Amino acid sequence: MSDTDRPPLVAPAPAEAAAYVRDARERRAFCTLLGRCHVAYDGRTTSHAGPADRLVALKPDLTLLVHAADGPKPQNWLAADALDVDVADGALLLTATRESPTEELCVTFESIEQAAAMAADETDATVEISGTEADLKERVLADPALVEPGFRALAAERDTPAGPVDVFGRDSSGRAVAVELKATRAGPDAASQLSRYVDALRRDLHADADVRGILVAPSCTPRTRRVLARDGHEFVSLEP
Amino acid sequence: MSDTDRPPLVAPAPAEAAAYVRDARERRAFCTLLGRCHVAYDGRTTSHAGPADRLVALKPDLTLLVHAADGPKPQNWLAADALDVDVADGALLLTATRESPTEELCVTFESIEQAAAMAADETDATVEISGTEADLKERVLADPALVEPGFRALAAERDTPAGPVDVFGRDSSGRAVAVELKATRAGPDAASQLSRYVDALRRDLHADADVRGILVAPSCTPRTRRVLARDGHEFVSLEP
DNA sequence: CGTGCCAGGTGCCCT
DNA sequence: AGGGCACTTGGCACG
Repeated sequence: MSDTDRPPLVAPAPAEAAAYVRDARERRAFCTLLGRCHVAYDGRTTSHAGPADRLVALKPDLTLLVHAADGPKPQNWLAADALDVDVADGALLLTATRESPTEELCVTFESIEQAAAMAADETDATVEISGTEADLKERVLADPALVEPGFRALAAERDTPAGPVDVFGRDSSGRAVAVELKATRAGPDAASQLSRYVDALRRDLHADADVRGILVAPSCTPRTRRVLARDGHEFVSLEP
Repeated sequence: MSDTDRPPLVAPAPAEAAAYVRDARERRAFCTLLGRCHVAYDGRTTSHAGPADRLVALKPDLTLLVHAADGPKPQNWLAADALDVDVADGALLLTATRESPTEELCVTFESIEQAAAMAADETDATVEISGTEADLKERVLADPALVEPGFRALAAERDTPAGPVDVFGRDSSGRAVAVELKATRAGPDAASQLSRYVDALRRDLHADADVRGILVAPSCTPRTRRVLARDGHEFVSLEP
């Protein structure tokens, strides 16, 4: 534990917990509160959640998260720009607010089981992600033959009236090819998108331009196959 | 603190932390770990994040969350169906896995500052949300005149070849009206959606059917206004 | 700031 | 499971 850290609390009184949270906020520390609380949010919508055991987390950047026992998403959250910590009616009250848009998240603790905190170091915590659509694009541009033998990639994000085509190129016989990329299993929307691009390119290039459409993704759903077939387009299986 | 709760830990040895996490998991407790860790995810994509101070939360339903100091979203997460807790090379190792799709999230702690836990009660923690699109729809159906005087709502989610229209009705002079609802500030996509519905209804009803389109939302962006005007549709400001 | 689009989107409901 | 769509979507890039 670093010099400035504070030991965790067990079943603190509201005032003690309030001081703990204020201290954590000043030190730009992570702070977690485990206890029974109810929650009110007012902003883009309005919500209320009755008393239950929850995990409330305060991040150094004033993000406040309220987690119930189930599910990966918080029940409520707020990227706040101000936090009030008060004791009212013998309860700890966290009021996080934000302007533009105006939002308020208020957590009222009936009881707190445990509180913990840790000052965050300045280490870069960046996540490196691979296997995204951007990676798939790189892969296709680096080795266009992965799409099909003889394919030449001429442009990425080529603009059309219908929006940018992921990859534009020509096949071994010189026909224009629009490639739509998806990093995960593709749905019908990807096939529709491809059709829009192909149509736009046909108009864009020449009235009678022959443009092929290829959907490149690890896999696609059955209905997507049908849409592709209907529009005369193709599917190529490729992992990012 | 309930009988079964365990006191929080301060700078525990890996083995002690491992026992704490395993115990929390068995009791279906919330568990939070504050410390320095690195993270690896493999599943829909692949990601890696180097050592940094993070907040790791384990929920009773085996959801594992990894939060860095910034932002409301976790850096990594997994709604797991199995969790391995091990000590390897003097480090606590959390390995959460899931099948279908196959995913794995692995958190390795170099050091742990604090650990806390709380068994979750069975209280219903449901959030009541209002101000959603569903609420706006209720409001319009209950009082159609809010859209405009004399408007009659005839159907919600009326099917068209272009998808379901939020509200379908007729105005005071008997003309068909398609209403598209948005609970928040509407963007151009909402106007496009409305146009698709109106076009579909014109074909659906009669070749020469006169169909009006109205976008109902608290507000809309400038470009959205332009799209509406171009297509001859209208905007009505209404809060959910 | 508005617009467009990806995301490990998630969640809900329906077929 | 697939399909469609809302969501306090969040996030980034770009005009």
